[in-house]
Amino acid sequence: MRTRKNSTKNAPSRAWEDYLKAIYKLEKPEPTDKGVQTKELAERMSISQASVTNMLKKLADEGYIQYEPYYGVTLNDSGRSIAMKMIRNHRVLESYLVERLGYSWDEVDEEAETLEHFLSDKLVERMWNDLGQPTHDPHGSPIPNIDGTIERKNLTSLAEVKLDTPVMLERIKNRSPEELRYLASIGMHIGAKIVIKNQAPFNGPLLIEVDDQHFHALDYRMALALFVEDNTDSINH
Amino acid sequence: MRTRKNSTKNAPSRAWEDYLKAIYKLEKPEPTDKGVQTKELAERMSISQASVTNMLKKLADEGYIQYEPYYGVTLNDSGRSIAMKMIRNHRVLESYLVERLGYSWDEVDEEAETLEHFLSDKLVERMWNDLGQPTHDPHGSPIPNIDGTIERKNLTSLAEVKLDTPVMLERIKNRSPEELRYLASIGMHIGAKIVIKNQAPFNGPLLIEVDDQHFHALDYRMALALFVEDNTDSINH
DNA sequence: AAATAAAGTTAGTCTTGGCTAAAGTTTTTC
DNA sequence: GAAAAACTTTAGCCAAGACTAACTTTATTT
Ligand SMILES: [Mn+2]
Ligand SMILES: [Mn+2]
Ligand SMILES: [Mn+2]
Ligand SMILES: [Mn+2]
Repeated sequence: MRTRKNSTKNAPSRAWEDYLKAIYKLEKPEPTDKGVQTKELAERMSISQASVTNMLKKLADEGYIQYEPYYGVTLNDSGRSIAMKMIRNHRVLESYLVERLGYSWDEVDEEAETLEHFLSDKLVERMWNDLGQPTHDPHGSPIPNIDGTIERKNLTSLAEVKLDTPVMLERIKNRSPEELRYLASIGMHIGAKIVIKNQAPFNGPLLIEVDDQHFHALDYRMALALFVEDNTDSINH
Repeated sequence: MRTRKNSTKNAPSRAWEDYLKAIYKLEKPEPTDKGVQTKELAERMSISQASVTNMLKKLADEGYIQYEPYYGVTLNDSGRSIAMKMIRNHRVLESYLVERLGYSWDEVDEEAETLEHFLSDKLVERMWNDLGQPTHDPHGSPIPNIDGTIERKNLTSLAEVKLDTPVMLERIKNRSPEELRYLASIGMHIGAKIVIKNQAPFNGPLLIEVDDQHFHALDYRMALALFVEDNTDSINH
C-alpha cells in the first residue's frame, strides 16, 4: 500500500523546478543514448552528488523524469513542460525588465533566477502581451510558447565560422554579468555584423571586425557563447 | 560558548518576514502597554500557538522583537524596518500591477503576498520611480518610504461618520477579492463623495449616497474597512 | 585482466519550520 | 477567590532539502 502523501499533486517546489530546468539545459540537442549525469547536475547546481541522487529518485517517483541508476536521467513530458515554463517565465521577465524598467542585460539574470518560480501565469502572460508577444529575448534566446514548444534553430558558434565570411550575431548565451558588460562594450549586440579576420592557433583568440568599424581580439571561450545563423544546410543539401 | 550558526546575519527567511509583518499589522496605532498577543498572531497566520511561541523566541534571540512571555510582543527597530520593507514591496508591486499591467485591484494581493519576499530593492525602486514615486497605493494605503517611515494619518471609519455630512473616501483596507469587486461595483473608489443618510440600529446597515447619484445599503462590517478624513481635530482643538 | 579512477549510491545526520497533545503557568475576568 | 482564557513548556512527530562519509558500480588504463 504505497499510498503517498503527495498523491494529490502539489505544485512542484522551487527546488524541483530548478532541478528540472537544469536537466533540460544539460540535455544534448541531439538525443544520445545516455542521459544527463548526476555529476553534471551536481556541479551546475552546486549541490552534492548525494543530494542530487536523492532528489532524482523523488523526481522519478513523481514521473517527471526517467531515471536509470548509474546511467543518468532524461526528462519526461511532464518534467519537460515544467522546465519550459521556468524558461519562459525567466526570459519573459528578463525581457520585461530590460524593455520596461531600464535594466541592462547583465543585471537581470539574478533577479529572474528567483522570481521565475513565483510569478503567476497571469503575470507572465500580461508582461508578454505588453511586450508585444516577443519570440526571443533581447539576447536572442527563444522564448518558449505557452504550450511548451520552443524554436530549435541550428545556430553555429562564432568559434566555428569561416574566415572573412560576414555573419550576423543571433544569440548570446548566458555569461556572467562582467562578461556581458565586456561584450556589450565591444559592440557585440544582436544583429551586429561580424567578420572573423583570423584565429590564433591552439584555440587562441579570434581577430574580429565588428560592424565594419572596429577590430577586437576575442577570447576563444567567449566566441563559443556567441551564435550566428547556421550555414551547413546549404552545404549539406 | 553559545556560538550561533546564524551570527553572521543571514537574510531573514520568508517565514520570519511574514511574522514581522503580521506583528506590525496587529500593533495598535496608539502605543499601548501590552504588545501583540500570541493568539492574535496564531489566528491571523493560521499557525498553531505553540509554533508561534517557538518562533517568537527565535525572533527575540535575533533582536527583531521585544518579547515578554505572557505579555506579548512588540517590534524593535530592526524588526519594524523589515516589516516596513515588506509593506513597501507589497504596495509598490500592487500599484505597479494595477497601473502598468492592467490588473484590477482585487487580483493583486495574492500575487504580492508571495512576491514581496523575493523582489530586489533595485526592482522595487525602479517600479516606484516608473510610477512617479507615489505616496499611496491605488486603494489609499500609504506606501512606506525607503527609510522605513510611514505616514500615519488619523482616518475615521465610515461607520463613525455623522449623518448627512459629506465625506471623501480616502482608503479601503484589505478585503477579500469578492468584497473588493462588490465595493467597486457600487462606486466605492478613492475620492468618491459619500453621505450617510441613515444607520439601522444594532450595528445594522448604513444607507449611503455615493457621488450624489446612487443610494446603497452598506453592511456595517464593510463600513468599518472604509476610511475618510478624520474630523476630531477640528472638534478637539 | 587487474588496477585505478571516476561516477554514483547508501546511510545517517542536520536545520528549518511546521504539527499535536498534555501538563503546567500566568493573567484576566467574573 | 475561583474560573476562564491565554500562554508556555515539554515531548514527540513530520517533511523538505541539504550535508558528509563510506561503500558500490562503471569506465579507463596499464
Ligand atoms: Mn537569465
Ligand atoms: Mn531558479
Ligand atoms: Mn495587498
Ligand atoms: Mn508574504
